[in-house]
Amino acid sequence: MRPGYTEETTLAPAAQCPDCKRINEVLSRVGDRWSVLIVVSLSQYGKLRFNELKRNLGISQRMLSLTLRELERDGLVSRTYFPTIPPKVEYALTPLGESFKEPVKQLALWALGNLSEIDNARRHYDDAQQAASEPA
Amino acid sequence: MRPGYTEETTLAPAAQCPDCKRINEVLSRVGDRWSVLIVVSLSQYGKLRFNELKRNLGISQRMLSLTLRELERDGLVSRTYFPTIPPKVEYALTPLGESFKEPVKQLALWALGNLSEIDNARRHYDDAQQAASEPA
DNA sequence: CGGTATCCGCCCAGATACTG
DNA sequence: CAGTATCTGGGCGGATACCG
Repeated sequence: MRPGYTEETTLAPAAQCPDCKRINEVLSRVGDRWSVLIVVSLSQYGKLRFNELKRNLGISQRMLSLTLRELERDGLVSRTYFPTIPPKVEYALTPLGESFKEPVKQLALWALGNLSEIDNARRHYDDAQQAASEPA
Repeated sequence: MRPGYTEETTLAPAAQCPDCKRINEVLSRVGDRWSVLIVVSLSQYGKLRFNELKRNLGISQRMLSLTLRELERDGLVSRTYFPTIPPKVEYALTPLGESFKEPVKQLALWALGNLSEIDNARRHYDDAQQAASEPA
């Protein structure tokens, strides 16, 4: 569970079905913007150095550092440090990270295959809203 | 970085690979905490009323309203209003929403199947950190 | 019941500066 | 190169109050 998660205030924990809770748990962890992009990048390139990731993703140093640490902590990404001068660090997917590629790929394929339909639905919705607010 | 690329302080859009950008786009939209839980709930129960969703998910009225509107706008969820007294509104998945169930299910299965491994990795990582900071 | 409007705290994430 | 530390504000999301 990431820091931002609201650990119940006055509301019920998260969901009646325990599965929903756990699904949400893992999605909160690995489903955020940068985690997915990092996994996708690493799955494409195999190994990447810190600044290679930074350049590829257009991510700030801070978020890259934080997200990589979290991914390493969760066992999805491995970190290999070479004490050369200058230093060199390589990030790669662990077997667990590799196993995550497939579900992500499914999601990505769905996304790519349905984005246009989503865009259409959105235009349609916006037009309807527009028409409703401009009855003149 | 391409030669002509201006070293602007604001970051590059999101990613060098256009696919990453779109993947991120759709994940930003439907990958958030509440959207996924709503889709999962609707896929389990078929149709749900506003307050049924609210109770099931432990979501605030505001976020439920906002998220449902966004899902409806994106064509994933249908909204049916019954002008009875008291009013009644039913939410359900559209065909597009139904098609989203499968990728989500894959992700959920991966999550459920690997959560314990993630927890193990995390404990291992935390222990190592603890040992490193307590050399006494 | 099914929302909308408003206020507000708190976290996320970018910018910047500094270190090994 | 590969980070860490600190500041800051913008936005997400909960609480509350109020309408149809």
